[in-house]
Parts: sequence; structure tokens; C-alpha cells
Amino acid sequence: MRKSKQEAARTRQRIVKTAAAEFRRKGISETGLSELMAAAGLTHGGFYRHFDSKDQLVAEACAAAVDPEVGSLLAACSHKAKGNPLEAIAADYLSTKHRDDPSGGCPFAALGSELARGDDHTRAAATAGILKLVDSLAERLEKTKPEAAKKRVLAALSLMLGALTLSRIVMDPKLSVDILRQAKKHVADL
Amino acid sequence: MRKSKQEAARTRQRIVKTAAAEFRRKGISETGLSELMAAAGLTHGGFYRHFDSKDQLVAEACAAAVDPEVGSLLAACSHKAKGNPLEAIAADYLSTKHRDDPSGGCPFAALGSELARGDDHTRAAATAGILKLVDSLAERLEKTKPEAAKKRVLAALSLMLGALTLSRIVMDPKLSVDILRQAKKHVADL
DNA sequence: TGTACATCAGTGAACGCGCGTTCACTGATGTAC
DNA sequence: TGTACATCAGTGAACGCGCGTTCACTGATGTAC
Repeated sequence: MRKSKQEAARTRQRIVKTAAAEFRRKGISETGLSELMAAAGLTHGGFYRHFDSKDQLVAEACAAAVDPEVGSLLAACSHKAKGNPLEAIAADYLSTKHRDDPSGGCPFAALGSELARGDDHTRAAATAGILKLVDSLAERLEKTKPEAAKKRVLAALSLMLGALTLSRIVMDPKLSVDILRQAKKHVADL
Repeated sequence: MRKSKQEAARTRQRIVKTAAAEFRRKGISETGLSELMAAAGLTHGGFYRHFDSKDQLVAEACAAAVDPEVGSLLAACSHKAKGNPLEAIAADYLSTKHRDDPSGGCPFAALGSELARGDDHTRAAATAGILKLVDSLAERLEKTKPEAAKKRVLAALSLMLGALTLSRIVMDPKLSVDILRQAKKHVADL
């Protein structure tokens, strides 16, 4: 049953990617390894050929969720070059589509409170993503001095993260979209 | 061993209050009932004299965490009557003291992503708290029309919640306080 | 290049453990007369 | 008001279950000669 090195590496990647989605969808501690391996098309026994522990996978899956999210936020404000880059990002980030798809969306929103209690490796991956995001976005605010730009970006990210989280908690559909809408407006004014 | 009705009611309250703190400190699914009952000074067997299930306790503990938080936010802007009420709230909410004490602080920040996945009873308790908070805070913005006031409040709450969450995730201490500081500044400008 | 052997990705059963939940029991409280 | 009995808060042992982890095994892959 042995697989080639290449195939094994692909399997490993698939597990990490599946975990990144399942953790965001169901929560980290609510997602069991058996369930996760099944979702990746494997049996649970093989897990430890690839990882030392669930914690190791958590850290890698977190990194694997953060990196593309950072990428897609940066992409969102590169495409639509005209106008305020933060507004372009907010339009995507604060959409009902994003709100209703945690498993493919921002890991800081889907796992926020769990990340805050995460171990050092997991939090380090999250921190690295945030730092990269802040620096890269600040560069894109052309009319603003670097220092001031970083500050605006920090506030914009906080506002977007908080609004998306609140909009997912709230059961009242009208309130939920109001939260998204108001955050979008105020990101523009920051 | 039977206890008086009064004492039993007090015991029940103590369990809910303990749960409200432990859930915020360790997370809901990471907190076991045995551990929780022990923290309340009881053995685990007695739990089901007071609650039908863990889920029922979760909903009640959530409500028991939300209500005082709403109260303390409203109090924070009543005391310091002078100046912007939202600024007064942000000064408390975005302090390092609050950041470092999840178990006694805002349940939306401590449990944000878990609440978003919570059952209907839990989310209903959270929603009720948010609605009350928005209405009560909007009334306190005297120079603004009710409609516009609610919108400002929604944005302010989102910004504060997101900033506190981010400041707890991040491992870099300087970045953490920067996030809090920038959010405080921008709440004032909303 | 071909052959013999070691490696190891993946399977599926099993491990101990702690989870949420149930239960028989105790004895003080509440109730009926 | 006093007495007899039912109730039930809290204890501690036990339940089944799913968790993370380990292991013997299989057989294709990789390696050494």
C-alpha cells in the first residue's frame, strides 16, 4: 500500500487543506481526527504518518488558512486599483457571501476566540499573517504617510473582523446586514 | 442531604455564574461539566438536578455573561457624562486590563466564533443583548438623530469587538497595544 | 539493468481516557394530617 | 403543634461513546548491490 513520496506529499497537503476548511466550519475542538481524515478520503490510522499530534495539524491548518486569506485581501485591492483600497477590500469581506461561508473565509473571523486561546505555534502563524497584511496594505495607501497608513489599516481590519463576527452571531437578519453595511461605510471614512 | 429551596436556587445561580466565567476563560467545548461543577464547589452528579443538558447551561451562562456586560458598558458612559459616550466606553473596553481578563469581560469577544456556531437559544441570548446595547447606547448620543446614532453604535461595537479579539490573538505585545490604541482613536472619530 | 531487501503510506483494530449522562443512595426539607 | 411520609439536592459510582493515539499488518516504493 505504500505510496510514492510525491503522492504522500500531496496527501499531506490535502489533509492540511481539509483541516483548514473543517476547523473554520465546525470549530477546532469540535472537529475530530477520524471525521477529518474521512473528509480527506482517508482512514484515521494514517494520520500519524504525517503529523506528530492534532496540535501540530492545528498550527499548520491555521497557517494554511491565513496565507490565502491574506493573499485574497491583497488581491481584492489590487484589481480595483481606482478608489480607496480599503473600500475595495471591505466590499468583499463584508458581503453576505463571506458571512455565510466561514469554511472558505477569513480564519480570524471563523476562529477568532479559539485562536486567542491557541498554542504558541498557532498564534505565531496568525500573528505573521496579520503583520504581513498590515504592512502590505499600508503600502497601498498612497496618499498617506507609512506610519499613519498602518494605523488606519489596523483600525480597518479590527472594524471588518468585528462586524463579520457580530453579523454571524446575530439571529436577526436585518440587524446582521445592517452591521455589515455600517461597517462598510465607516471603513471608507477611516 | 436535601437542601432548602432557597439554597438550591442559590446553588443553581452559582453554577451558571461559574460557567459564564469558565466558558469565557477556556472555551465552551473545552470546559467539562465535572471540572465546572468542581469549580462551583460541587460534585458532577448533581448537575442534572438543575439543568436538562449542557446545552441548556450554555444558553443560560451566555445570557448571564451578556447581561452584566451590557450593563457595564452602559454604566461606563453614564458615569463620565461629559464628552463622547462611545469614547468613555472604548477607554474601558479597549484597555489591556480587559484584554488580559477574558473570564470577566465581554462574552462576544471571549466566545465570538463559538457563539456564531451556537444553538438558537444561545444565539438568541446574544442577539437580545446586542439589540439592547445598540438601542440604549444610541439614546445616549444626544447630538445625533436616532437613526444615525444606531448606525454609529453598530460601527463602534464592531470596531471594539474586532480590536479586542485581534489584540488577544496577536503574540507581538507592541502590535497588540497598537491595535487597542488605534481602535480607541477611531471610535472617537466615528 | 535486474534482483533482494528495507522502508513506509495507508488500513483497521485496539488502547486508555474523559466526556455527557444516568442511577441508587443519603438524609435534610417540605407537606399532609 | 407534633408526627409520619414524600420529596428531592447533592454524592459518587457507573454507563456508553467518541476522542486522540498506538500498533500489527499489507504491499507498493525506494535503495543497495
